[in-house]
Amino acid sequence: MRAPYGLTILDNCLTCPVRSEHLFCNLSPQAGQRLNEIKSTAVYPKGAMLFIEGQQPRGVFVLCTGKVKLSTSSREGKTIITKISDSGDVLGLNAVVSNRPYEVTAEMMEPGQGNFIPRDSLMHMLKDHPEVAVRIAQQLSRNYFTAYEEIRTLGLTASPSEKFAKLLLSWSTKTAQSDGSAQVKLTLTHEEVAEIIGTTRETVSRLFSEFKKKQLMQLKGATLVIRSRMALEKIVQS
Amino acid sequence: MRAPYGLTILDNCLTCPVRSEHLFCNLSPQAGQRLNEIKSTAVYPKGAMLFIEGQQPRGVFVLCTGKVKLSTSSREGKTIITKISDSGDVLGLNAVVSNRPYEVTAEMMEPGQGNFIPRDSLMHMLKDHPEVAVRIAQQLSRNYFTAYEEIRTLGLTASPSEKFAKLLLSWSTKTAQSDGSAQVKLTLTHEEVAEIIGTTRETVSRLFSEFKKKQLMQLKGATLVIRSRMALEKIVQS
DNA sequence: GGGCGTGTGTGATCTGCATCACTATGGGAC
DNA sequence: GTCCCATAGTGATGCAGATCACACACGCCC
Repeated sequence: MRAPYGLTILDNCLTCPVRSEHLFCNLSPQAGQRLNEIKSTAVYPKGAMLFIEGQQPRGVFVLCTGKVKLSTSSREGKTIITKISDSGDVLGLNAVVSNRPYEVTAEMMEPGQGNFIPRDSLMHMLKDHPEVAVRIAQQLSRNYFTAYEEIRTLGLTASPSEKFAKLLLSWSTKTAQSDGSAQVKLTLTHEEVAEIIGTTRETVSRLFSEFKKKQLMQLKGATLVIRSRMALEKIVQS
Repeated sequence: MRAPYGLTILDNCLTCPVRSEHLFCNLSPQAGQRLNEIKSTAVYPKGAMLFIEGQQPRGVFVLCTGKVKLSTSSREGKTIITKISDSGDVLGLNAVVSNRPYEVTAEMMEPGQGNFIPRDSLMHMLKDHPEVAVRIAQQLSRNYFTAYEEIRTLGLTASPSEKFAKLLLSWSTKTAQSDGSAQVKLTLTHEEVAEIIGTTRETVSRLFSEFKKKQLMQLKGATLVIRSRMALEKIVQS
């Protein structure tokens, strides 16, 4: 099999290494088999748009490898990034289930592989396999919680520095050490960070300086080193 | 049957006048019957809390009559109102399906009746009746869209006046006349409006004056009269 | 009637952040 | 190497809206 962009291709969902607690994992053998039949796999370059806000839903994308930026924009061109998805995430599920236009734009931030499941096939499968319907309901309610977190952050968190601290904390949960330190590979530009926390590029730049001066973090090349998550938590306190 | 708070009691979901396109309506006869068996009805006074943010989910509430304020607060006491629900709405569904704590507080704004469905009963029913699982998934994805609207408003809409105009538009959709005018009964305090659009009481007060001066609306007692929805839409433009 | 509590109107001030306008840096193409 | 473009740092300015501080209006209870 061709492997464009230097990627290794995963061609069978039943043996996929990303399999774990995700939406379509650990289904009954029949459902798993059915899923494997209706999905088609593809590799996308950096910058590829899986779908665009406002389009009619064609189907869902299960991300196997790579990172995807989910964003929404106003008519005047202001953009907010609502989520950075990575492997295992299911994209476009809400639009597909409710048959409303995609509510966000999904753009590959690096080359990666995705499985596409057409809307019709999914909805049919859903009728034949009640277990999948329950799974999807659970996935949707998880999505809803994430959205609510976002609402709380946008509506209740006052200052950019609080939101920035919150972001650093969320980045560092996976790599956190027992002493509260953490290291994260920084792959976003200041502009993108600004679109996540809802501020301007300049303010993010100043936040980086400020947090470095306050010893909350330091930068070693592209690696963000966080001294103490506790200190960040004190800034957040919401 | 006793009718506290001067309310008429609805005691049978199968003959309920609110029945329409809502979540638990137009189910198969068996599912409808089952639903009617597991639900219990209750009447709540103004100010009653159906559930509180952070509590473990006990079950869902189907609102028959009355209005419910859904809100979330930060530790420092800042509150935002995320939705005002009325009859037919299903409350607490997300928490129940994902078995996570309620993400909002639900408070009766006026006396009203609600049906309660315990979590266990609902989850069992969901396994026996796949149609209900699909319905719930669709309801959840609708909720998700509403949440996303909120995110867009909070994240992309800059000024309080835009958000206020947006709010007036949403209030007046149901009563809108063909000439673009509308009348709405105003039941919220300035403080509550402030908690919806994420600003302060004083700013809301000034917005009322400003919009009245600009002939965008006027106040006749507790009735809000909107001259032209078009004019409001020009303010929003996002 | 007086007193109290909740809601409202509106001025005066203060400040955090957007905005504008630069310069600086750094990596890739050639 | 040089050029260029995307990204990043930082000062100066302005302003919208939060905050503070009142005064007033209304309903309700005794």
